[in-house]
Amino acid sequence: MKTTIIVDKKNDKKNTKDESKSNSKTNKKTVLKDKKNTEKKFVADIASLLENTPKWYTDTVLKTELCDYGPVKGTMVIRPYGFALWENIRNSLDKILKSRDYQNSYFPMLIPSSFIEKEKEHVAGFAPELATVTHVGTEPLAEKLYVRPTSETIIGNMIAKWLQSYKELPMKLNQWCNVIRWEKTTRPFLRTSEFLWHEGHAVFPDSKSAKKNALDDLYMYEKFFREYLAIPVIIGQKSEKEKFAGAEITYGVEAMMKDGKSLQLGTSHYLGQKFSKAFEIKFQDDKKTARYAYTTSVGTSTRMIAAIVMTHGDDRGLVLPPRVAPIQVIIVPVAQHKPGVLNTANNIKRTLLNLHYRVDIDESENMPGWKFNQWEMKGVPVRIEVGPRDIENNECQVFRRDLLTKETVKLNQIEQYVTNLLEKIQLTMLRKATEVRDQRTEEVKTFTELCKSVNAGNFVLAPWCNCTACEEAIKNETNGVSTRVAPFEAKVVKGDVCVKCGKPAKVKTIFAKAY
RNA sequence: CGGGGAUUGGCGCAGUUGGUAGCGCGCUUGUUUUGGGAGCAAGAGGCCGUGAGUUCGAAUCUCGCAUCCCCGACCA
Repeated sequence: MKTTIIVDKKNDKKNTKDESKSNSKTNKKTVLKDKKNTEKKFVADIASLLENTPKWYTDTVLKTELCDYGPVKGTMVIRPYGFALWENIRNSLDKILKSRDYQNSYFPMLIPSSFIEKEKEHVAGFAPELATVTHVGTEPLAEKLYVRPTSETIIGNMIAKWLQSYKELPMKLNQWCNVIRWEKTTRPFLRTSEFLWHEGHAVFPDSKSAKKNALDDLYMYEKFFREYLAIPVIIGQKSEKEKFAGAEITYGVEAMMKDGKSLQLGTSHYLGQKFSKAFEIKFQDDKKTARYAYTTSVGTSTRMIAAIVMTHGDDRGLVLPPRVAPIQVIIVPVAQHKPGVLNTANNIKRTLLNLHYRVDIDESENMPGWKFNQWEMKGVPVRIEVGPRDIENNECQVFRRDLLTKETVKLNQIEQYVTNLLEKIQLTMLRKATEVRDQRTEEVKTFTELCKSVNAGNFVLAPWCNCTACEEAIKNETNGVSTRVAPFEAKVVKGDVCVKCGKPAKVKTIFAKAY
């Protein structure tokens, strides 16, 4: 696309000097020819990642059939390939949540408006983006209903009804569901009006154990993103301005996308007694005293898919981490009508299926080269090519998506080779992403340095006075740079002053532009 | 919500001063092919985003609306 525009410009210039109709017609023909040639260079037929990241992103998620637009503004259809990816992510995280004693359950999507309005900060934060049900048929409802933007209120309401004794604590519930937040700017997976997520809600008898749970959930995310999605994240505390509406403390998980922008991948909140007081979540302690409980909540969404796309992707399209890839190994038969080719391909498939890998054979009538490009665009970690020449030598060609390299492997060694390779790819992807993040994270002392570094596409760690005024001033003067998280390990030392106001610094925080 | 751009077979696009639509890719059938996007031959496929208006006549002109993209504002 990009090159087409350039070609057009060239021809426009020519045309202004020589405007005869016949010339413009011949030029149009050459434009078409040029277009065909240049588009072949963009193997996956998508925009260049570095030149135009936003266009690259939407091209990629649409062309790889992860999703499509829904008919209503801001909505998205998750297509089978995208949903298979989501299911793998969800199933892995679900096991981890269960190992942390979260029990799955399901609460209604419709929430009485009075519930949301019970917690002042909560309603103030969410009101502008609530979808509201006011009628059934033509009859107005006595009380309008909100489509859940999150479920603290309705779960709080129900737990208040169930909870009696301290012996029932901690109580930890999780649900996988959809929520609606009517955002003004939307992009597939990154921010959609409706999205899928999990939300964990936990209740504790005291502040200390609730705070510990909020932190443990945060570390759980850090480990999950690192080990399963190969995404190195930065964890820490959110500022007052950025914290969840109704939370005492919000911890966040931030990941660096390929263009240097930050993506909030999940949050864990210590809610203190705000919701327990709003919803009368009380229990009787061992001294027969009724006490308000302390609660936490934690959530992450289909945005994880956006993070995978923009952390690992390249100009050929997706690069999916083996642990969650819908297809881990794609087998491409070459000259598949020749005797023995499909047999060998099927033998390889069976061997790998026995090891419980997700493996498929592309038996379509397309040319091998077309299949190579297709599966590279779709981000399949490993491709095995097998043709008559290989069969003669009892071998096959194994291609790895992350490094774009190909090796010859003996057929009888394929199990071991693929097992090792999938593990290697997972680790290499994490290592590469970590290197990028570390290279592009810079510590600065002054506002000038901060601006320069952020504009170069970096995460910037800077000392800050922790006041909202400075935070907003920085945002206004820098075209949208915001605080992301204050990493726990970044300690303020004596003499550190706020990058904005010069007063003594209270925290060191990551500043970046965010999605 | 403000500014700009877009919407024409599945996809990408062309369509001149208004006269009822074309191209490339893809698709179907046949055939030869198959180691980095195959060739030939014959076909199918369009309420020109949507609703009004102007006109003898609208893909084309005017206005509204919807959706998408970019930049802001807003935003766990």
